[in-house]
Amino acid sequence: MVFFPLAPEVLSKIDLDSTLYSGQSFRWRSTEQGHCGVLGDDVLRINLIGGGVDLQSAPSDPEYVFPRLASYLRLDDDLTAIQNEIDVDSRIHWAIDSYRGLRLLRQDPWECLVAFICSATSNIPRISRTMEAIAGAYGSPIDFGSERRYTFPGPERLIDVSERAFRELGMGFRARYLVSAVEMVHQKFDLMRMREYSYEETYPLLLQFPGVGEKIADCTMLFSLEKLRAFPIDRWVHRAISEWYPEVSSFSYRDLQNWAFDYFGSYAGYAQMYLFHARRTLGHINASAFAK
DNA sequence: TCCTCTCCTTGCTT
DNA sequence: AAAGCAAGGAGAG
Repeated sequence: MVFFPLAPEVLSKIDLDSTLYSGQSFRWRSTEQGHCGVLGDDVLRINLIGGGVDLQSAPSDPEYVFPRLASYLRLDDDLTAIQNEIDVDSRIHWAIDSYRGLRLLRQDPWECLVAFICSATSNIPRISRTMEAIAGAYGSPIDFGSERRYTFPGPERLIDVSERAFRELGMGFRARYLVSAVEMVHQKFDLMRMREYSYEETYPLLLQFPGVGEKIADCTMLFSLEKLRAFPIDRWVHRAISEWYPEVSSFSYRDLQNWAFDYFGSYAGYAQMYLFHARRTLGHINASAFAK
């Protein structure tokens, strides 16, 4: 265990409970010893304490892992500035103010794409279970104290896996989508390179994947490909919009995307996170309650 | 081009 | 306990 100090203004903007378990990432587990997850080839256990973070990791040392964790948590984002930029009305203000430490994550694009292919008409506990099943079946084991976790398998490890085998892991109708995604990424799609592409360039590439429509493309871009203007609209965000922004509630998906970019700006994706989390955890609040 | 409807799996919740 | 619901997408009409 190694302690890494963090500046108070950074620390006050990190809420691991809302960040790690809010439906952007699916392989963190909350234990009595801390938050346990897998980053690349390493298992991590992290605890936020006064003044910084305690980090355990294996097989790599915490000194090597910490910069990766910092990148994963997007500590390079100036969250205060971003929150100020998207804080354009009393409704989003209330959502932001409820979760000042809720952050976007910078995830691995492949794992993120697979997770959101799994997410179609599913729910967070089940997505977690499926992702863990894929890792358990095809990843590499890493022993960490008394527990064993698994790396998430890259496409090269899944290239010979059948649709039937994926179905047996509980993927349902999404199994054939994963078979296609494995082939496409293995053969020609360089997901990591899409980090350098623009939002407009990346969108049509992701839409070529069977089982990936606008929403899942937006999730992949926002959570792993550095497209912070991406504004995924799922049932919860749609609910939040229809209740809190009735003036645009009848817009199509594409029109809502454009509206969100115009309205919230280039960090619209952060606004989406706050709206999603607020609507999901705090429930319906009538727009009149925002009168300030 | 764009909307609407149905189907696709499964497990957790009420 | 049967029905509803869950970070949707594809295809038909």
